Amino acid sequence: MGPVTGMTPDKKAKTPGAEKAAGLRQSHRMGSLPDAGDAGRPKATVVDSDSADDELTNLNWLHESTNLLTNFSLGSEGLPIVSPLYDIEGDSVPSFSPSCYQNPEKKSSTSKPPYSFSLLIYMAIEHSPNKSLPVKEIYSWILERFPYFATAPTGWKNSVRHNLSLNKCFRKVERKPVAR
DNA sequence: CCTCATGTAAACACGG
DNA sequence: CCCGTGTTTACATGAG
Repeated sequence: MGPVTGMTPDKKAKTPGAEKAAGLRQSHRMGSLPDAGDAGRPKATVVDSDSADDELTNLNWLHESTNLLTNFSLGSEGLPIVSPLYDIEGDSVPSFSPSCYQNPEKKSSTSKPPYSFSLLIYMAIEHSPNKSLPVKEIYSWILERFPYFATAPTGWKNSVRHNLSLNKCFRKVERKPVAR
């Protein structure tokens, strides 16, 4: 459906070892955005980089995204970072370590990724060539690297869409990112 | 105790 | 009429 572009998701340093983004703030209550209106009526999401930069606060970590994505297979996609490592955990069993003191990356089979939906979506979008992709692609991208979603929860897609709409970091664009 | 971020479930509007 | 998408509420939690 609509390609989406991400700008700056949220995320604040949370669990040690994971999450490394900051920014995104909602200020107080959202009222009405100026909204350019422009074209974009059908269904497409996009982020237009500049413009709309209401909250520069978020843009901070964006620049460091390089590190973030480094952990992923950015250069060549299709590379499952899902290392076939061991993964103990029945399902929701924190087991050792109160949190995840281990490597957040790697290890993901049946357990929930240490990333929030916002990050997941952001990563998917960032990994795309044009920084924008349709919702379906986002689903696939996530599914590819996190088999966890292949089963288990029902409604994770709903959450993805919810985040897409909730965060102002993601913009809907008309099919075709124009020139980026 | 309150606020904020996140996760989910669900109600809807809409277009195909 | 059903489905996918997008928006929006409401509620539950956990961290701070």
